[in-house]
Amino acid sequence: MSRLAESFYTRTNVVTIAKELLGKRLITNINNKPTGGIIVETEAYSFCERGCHAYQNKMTNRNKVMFNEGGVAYVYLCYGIHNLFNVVTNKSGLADAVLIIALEPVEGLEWMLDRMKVQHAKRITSGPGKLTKALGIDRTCDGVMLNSSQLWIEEGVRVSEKKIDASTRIGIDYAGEDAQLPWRFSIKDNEWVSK
DNA sequence: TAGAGGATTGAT
DNA sequence: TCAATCCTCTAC
Repeated sequence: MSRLAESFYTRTNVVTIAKELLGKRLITNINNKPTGGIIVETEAYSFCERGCHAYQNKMTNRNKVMFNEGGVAYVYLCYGIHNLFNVVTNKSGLADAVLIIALEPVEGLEWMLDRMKVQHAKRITSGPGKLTKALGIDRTCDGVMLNSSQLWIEEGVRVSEKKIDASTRIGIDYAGEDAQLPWRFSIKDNEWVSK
């Protein structure tokens, strides 16, 4: 399976990239535990709207990797508990990113079950905080290239435009009218999509 | 340097 | 509906 080229990430339209990431495979090999799955749900964030950490090009210690050239991971801690995994896109200095919200587990199911301390694979990767835990992603992955040996994205299944659901993003009420943008994308009728 | 709050989750 | 939990950012 071939990994995505850097040119996939450096395009300027983050919404297009968020949709095209559906069906791709996110794989990690952390602590010699290869795990991964098919991306079934994403959200787009752009520096030109208020839902984004880098709104108005505001660079902080936390979000500085978003200003890198597309193709690196942006991982940060949310609510003091959850690591959230983003794919940085666009050119250097243009801070766009795609938040990965849900996966369909494919690789290394036993490792994911072990990390989640559960017996069954039911909904173990259906949420941004859960999938990072299942894949072993934490803030040490912040800024890691998406073609590195511990973390990468490769070609998966093809998802036609007709099978993509678009909806508004959640949890960003503070973003005002930008919270109404239909920038949350998921594969229609996929059981692994978050609720 | 103190204080408020957050791109979530799971239990009640 | 709410607590867990701690890093990040802002204001002083």
